[in-house]
Amino acid sequence: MAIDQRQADPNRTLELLWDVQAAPTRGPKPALSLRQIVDTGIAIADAEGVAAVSMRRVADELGYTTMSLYRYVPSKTDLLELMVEHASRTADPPAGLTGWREQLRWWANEIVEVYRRRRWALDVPLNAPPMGPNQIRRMEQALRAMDGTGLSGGEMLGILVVLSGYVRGHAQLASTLADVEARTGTPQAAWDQAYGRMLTTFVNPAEHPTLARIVAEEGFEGYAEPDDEWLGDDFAFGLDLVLDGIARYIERRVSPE
Amino acid sequence: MAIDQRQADPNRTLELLWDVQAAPTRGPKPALSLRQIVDTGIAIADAEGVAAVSMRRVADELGYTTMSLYRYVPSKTDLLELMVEHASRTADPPAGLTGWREQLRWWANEIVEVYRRRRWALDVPLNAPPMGPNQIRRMEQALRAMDGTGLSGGEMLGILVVLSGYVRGHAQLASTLADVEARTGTPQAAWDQAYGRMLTTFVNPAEHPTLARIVAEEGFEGYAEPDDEWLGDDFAFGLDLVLDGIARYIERRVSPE
DNA sequence: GGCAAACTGTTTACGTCGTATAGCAAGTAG
DNA sequence: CTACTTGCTATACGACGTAAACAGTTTGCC
Repeated sequence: MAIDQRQADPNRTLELLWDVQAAPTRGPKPALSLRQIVDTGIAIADAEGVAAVSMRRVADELGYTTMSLYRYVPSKTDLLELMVEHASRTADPPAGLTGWREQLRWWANEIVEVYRRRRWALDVPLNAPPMGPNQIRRMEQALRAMDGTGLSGGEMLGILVVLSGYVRGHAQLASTLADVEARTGTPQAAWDQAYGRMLTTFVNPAEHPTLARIVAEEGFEGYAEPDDEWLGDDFAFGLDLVLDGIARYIERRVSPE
Repeated sequence: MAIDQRQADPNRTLELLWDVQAAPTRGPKPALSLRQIVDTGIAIADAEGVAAVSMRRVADELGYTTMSLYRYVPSKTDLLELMVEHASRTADPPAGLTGWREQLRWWANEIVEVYRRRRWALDVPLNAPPMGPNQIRRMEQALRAMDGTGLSGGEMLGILVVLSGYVRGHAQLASTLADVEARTGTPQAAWDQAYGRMLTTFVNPAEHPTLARIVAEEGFEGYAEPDDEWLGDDFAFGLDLVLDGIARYIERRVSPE
């Protein structure tokens, strides 16, 4: 589970995330900065995926040697965490969104979009509670969307947890399907065919009566949705379900019978 | 992104997942089996986390040398995938569940429970579409729960995607928080304190008006929920929201106005 | 102004990892 | 019986994260 077996220092993590380290008063002037290192890591991940990000690689790209990075970041794990934090900033909500529902829809769509652009972030294990500036910013955006619904702070935080879970879970599934070629080195069509073969060979009416019926009725031959590789329709559908559920909760909460 | 840079073979993956390899007709009798290798990997992961699973380690545990494993499994990536597949079998639904809602609730809870017991599975990247027997079994369970609601196959599959996303996303957040000590080597109390420090130091009414108000009103000093480390209350709350949304969809679908 | 302390970057090294490949032995098809 | 297939071992390689020592740079303090 833990990738880094040494002890992380939560205070150091906070300093790094919020960029509040005291500047040194002695010694040579640093030629690098933490931000440069993180940005370089992000650039490599954007171009080649997170597996291409090694300390050597980042150092090479910056024109320094590997161990110099450790002057700025305690470990690779910390670097990955900082990369995810910096790479996942959400935009400001557009003006004109009316009501909690539109705002939360925008918020969820924005985050899924961030993940779609930076899907490598989904492969970085989450090791510690989300407490970086962009993560807190996101929290605030969602909470602000619900401000005025009459819900308590605890209830709003609960809804935030639900939406966050749904958004991230969906993004992961979407990435798995959309990026299968990059992940496995095999064409997506081959996976689609294999899925179809699985359906015809292994799905049977005895063990899978409902699925077998659906497959037969709807003529599924694979899983791919060529015009919707990031499962946007599924996401929108699911988001509406969740928002409907929230609507119902709010109704019941502010107008109990 | 891709961990294994060679080409995966979807047909081979299917064979391995469904255990339908032709038995060899020549050569020495194998002393090992794929199932033994997978089970050993699972045992190591259960005891020490997935990072402890290396080909060497698995081979050592079995009393063989590392390279012999490659007679049975093409790569470590395949081994991890097989481990996740075998480790995440859901139970049979209990008798007496009435209605789609109770069945889907049970289903969702069962999967979260599987993740709670085998939380290392959340750290294994998903590289290919879910098509193993236990994954298909889960699909069938959810679809069967909705059979008879009047929804189309496509709609039911859509709901399956939503629930899957939510369940997995939530499990990941829960694991992040519950396992912070194991993941970082630092006591959870230290992270809780750091979170509290973050709230007091960096959350401010100018940039985070809603969050700052909530924190002030409700006296949050950290994030931990000591009696609910796996966020079961949040999960149940969110699941109800989603189920409410599904209920509404079903109503509208089978009784449109 | 000089010295000590703190800091930056480099070099070297280590242990661990996944996996390629060659070699030998076991067992079967023809 | 021979050739082929298959199972396992041994050896090796490249890659990785990171520890620790070293040399040079810069500042605080006396």
